[in-house]
Amino acid sequence: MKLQLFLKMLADENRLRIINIIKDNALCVGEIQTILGTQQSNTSKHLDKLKSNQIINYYKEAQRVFYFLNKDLVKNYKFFEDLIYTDLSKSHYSNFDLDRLIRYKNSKIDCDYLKEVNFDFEQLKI
Amino acid sequence: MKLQLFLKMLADENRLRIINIIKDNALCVGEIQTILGTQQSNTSKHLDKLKSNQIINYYKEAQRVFYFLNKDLVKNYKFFEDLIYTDLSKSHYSNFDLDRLIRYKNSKIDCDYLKEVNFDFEQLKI
DNA sequence: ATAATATATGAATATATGAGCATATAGAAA
DNA sequence: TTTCTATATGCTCATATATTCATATATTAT
Repeated sequence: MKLQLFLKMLADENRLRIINIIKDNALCVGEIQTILGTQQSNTSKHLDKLKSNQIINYYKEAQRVFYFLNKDLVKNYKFFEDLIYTDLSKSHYSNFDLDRLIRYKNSKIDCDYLKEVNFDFEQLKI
Repeated sequence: MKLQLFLKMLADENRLRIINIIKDNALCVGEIQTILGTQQSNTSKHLDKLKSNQIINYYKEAQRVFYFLNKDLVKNYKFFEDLIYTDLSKSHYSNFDLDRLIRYKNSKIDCDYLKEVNFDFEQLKI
């Protein structure tokens, strides 16, 4: 992939937010939507772009699709590790999203029960 | 400046090429055009974008405008140094442009005499 | 089989972006 | 002053992009 294209893929708020929350763990599409509060088709399309450009990979479990970061990029692009682990943390949504990710993880709910329990961060006591 | 906007400014081939050749020295607009082989108004507009977002700064000498990289970005964005000094060098135009930059510098021609001598890399013996 | 659910995709729209051309501006030289 | 030169800017076109809505697909559950 060309550096310019890689940067273009990174130069979008929704995609940066996705990368931020899946950089250390795989999440299914529903979890990504729930944590970011973004729309289904919009989320899906950004995931598709990231996937098409091999920035993220995925595996399937039943109808669920779990996405995770392609760690080869960290090896191949020196700047990328600093970007996602240092600079990204200073960006607008980072704390908000990572906080939600942690609270979600602590809730012990997983992708299978996400819709069933009608998960809502506002009602989360944690 | 927002990280997303910074990345967007970097996610363009012409702007990456500009940054690459002015990262260690200031160049006037005419020199940038000559080395990259890009059009006047196009070059000027990309410079304007980079300038408006404080990615580059400038100083004037008579009608000439010299642009140079805003080094504060290297301090403020950890990823940026790796990007411009490591990853960028692997990109398509980098060798071509940096080679031209060196040949231009060796020619001892400067911005003042650039148009006067009708500078042409093809005729350069160096 | 049908119904329900998770995800993907097509179509429509709005907006952004880059490129090229022509022209404007500002400063220098004559 | 007029002329020349370096750079910037306005206009237009073509293309790219993100977003939303509606629908399609695939898998599971009944």
